[in-house]
Amino acid sequence: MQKNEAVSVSVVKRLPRYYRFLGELLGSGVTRISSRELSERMGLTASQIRQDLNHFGGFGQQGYGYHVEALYSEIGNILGLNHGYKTILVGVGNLGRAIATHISFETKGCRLIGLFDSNPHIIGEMVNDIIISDVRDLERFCREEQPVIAVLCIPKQATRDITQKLIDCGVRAFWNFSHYDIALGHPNVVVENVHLGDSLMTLTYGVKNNLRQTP
Amino acid sequence: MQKNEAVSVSVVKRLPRYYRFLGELLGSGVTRISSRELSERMGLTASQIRQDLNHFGGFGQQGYGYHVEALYSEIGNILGLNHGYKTILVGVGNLGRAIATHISFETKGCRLIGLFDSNPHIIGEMVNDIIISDVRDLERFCREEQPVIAVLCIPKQATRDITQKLIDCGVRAFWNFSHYDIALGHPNVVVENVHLGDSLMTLTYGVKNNLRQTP
DNA sequence: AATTTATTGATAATTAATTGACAATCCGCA
DNA sequence: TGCGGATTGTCAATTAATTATCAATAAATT
Repeated sequence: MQKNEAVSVSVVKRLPRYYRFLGELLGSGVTRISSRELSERMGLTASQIRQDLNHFGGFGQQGYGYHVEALYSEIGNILGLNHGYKTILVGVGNLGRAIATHISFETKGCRLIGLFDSNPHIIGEMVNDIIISDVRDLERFCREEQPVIAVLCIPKQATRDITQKLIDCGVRAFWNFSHYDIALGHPNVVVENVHLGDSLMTLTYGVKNNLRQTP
Repeated sequence: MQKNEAVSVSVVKRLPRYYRFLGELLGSGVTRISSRELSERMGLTASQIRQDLNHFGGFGQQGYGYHVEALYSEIGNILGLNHGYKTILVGVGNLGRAIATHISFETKGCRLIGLFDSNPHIIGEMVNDIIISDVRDLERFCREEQPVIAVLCIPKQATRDITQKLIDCGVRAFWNFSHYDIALGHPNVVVENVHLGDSLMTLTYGVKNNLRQTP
């Protein structure tokens, strides 16, 4: 790491996308790439790519470009994808179930170790090799297993309470799909709010106004 | 609408969040609110809220603030939530099914009118009152029904082809959940890429570096 | 009705993000 | 081994986004 100023959110949000594109290049046998060529593929400027990467270190070489495999692995490390953070998911409804089965937690630095719901009809069921536990066991489980990340796929009304409970048990990060912004009041916690509804409304605005969105 | 300069993406992306908060206020019986109070609830500056809203019109009144119901409805109109754009969903796997059942399309300006998949085991099944059709009927359906928006919950490899097909049939907007960036090459199309994997990696980065993310 | 208070809308100032430019330097080749 | 072409890393310039300020004005109060 080169500079120790805080890296801006805008830069961090682009890292996964770099990682994804580099992964594809790697898969198709490309071993080196210049910032210019990558910029064309990704729809960015070459300058931005070089600027972004140099927040973390000088990974390229003049006259050559970037070694795809090395850069891919560097970005993976920067993102922390090798950590396997213990992760639980609360709320195994339609969406929770889909997240549990569809997302590759392992390749994103997470390890899914527990599923929780309040619905007695599904407690005990297996989803993706993990048994659905009663949400009443949530706190005991957390004190024993000390998960770091919680995925919340629960109704809006339940979110505040569950969040507070989990924080009290030591959970430090939330991937929140509920219609509620986890935010203020919980300063020492990492939150990524995924508001699918907001995303769809943005699309609707785009349709109405004939715009193109940026990724 | 006051100014006719293009409104920036940053502003548009905040509109759904305003809409959500105003909806909650409305639900809890609040009839008026000042930019300052709303800013405190939302974790923004009052200045930003006033600035954002004034891109679309002067909805407030000096010495009073904003009438919650009126502003809620204004933002709904700005977003186009009353249009009921015809929408189809392609790929009724775990995630597609969850989206189809979990998202309230109606309240986001969309009307879900078709589900498509290639898996013969699920074709014919009903999901949320809509029958799953064979993806081979996709083009005929689109020429007949002229959907405007397509939700894509399909594998990466299939995305490019399906997208092109749909564009050829007149689909103008994509809500894309596949691991692929619909973007370049399709300039006259509105795209909202939802990369859940990217979002989780961003969270992992936050955990590793003990950051707080912004919404 | 006049006065005070609150709060907007608009503009200016500031800060942040992106893009451009170029010297430094590394690769590839003769 | 030295030379030419390519491409980085860095810094400066530019553009975009956010925040602060304040006159204008409407509501509330006296």
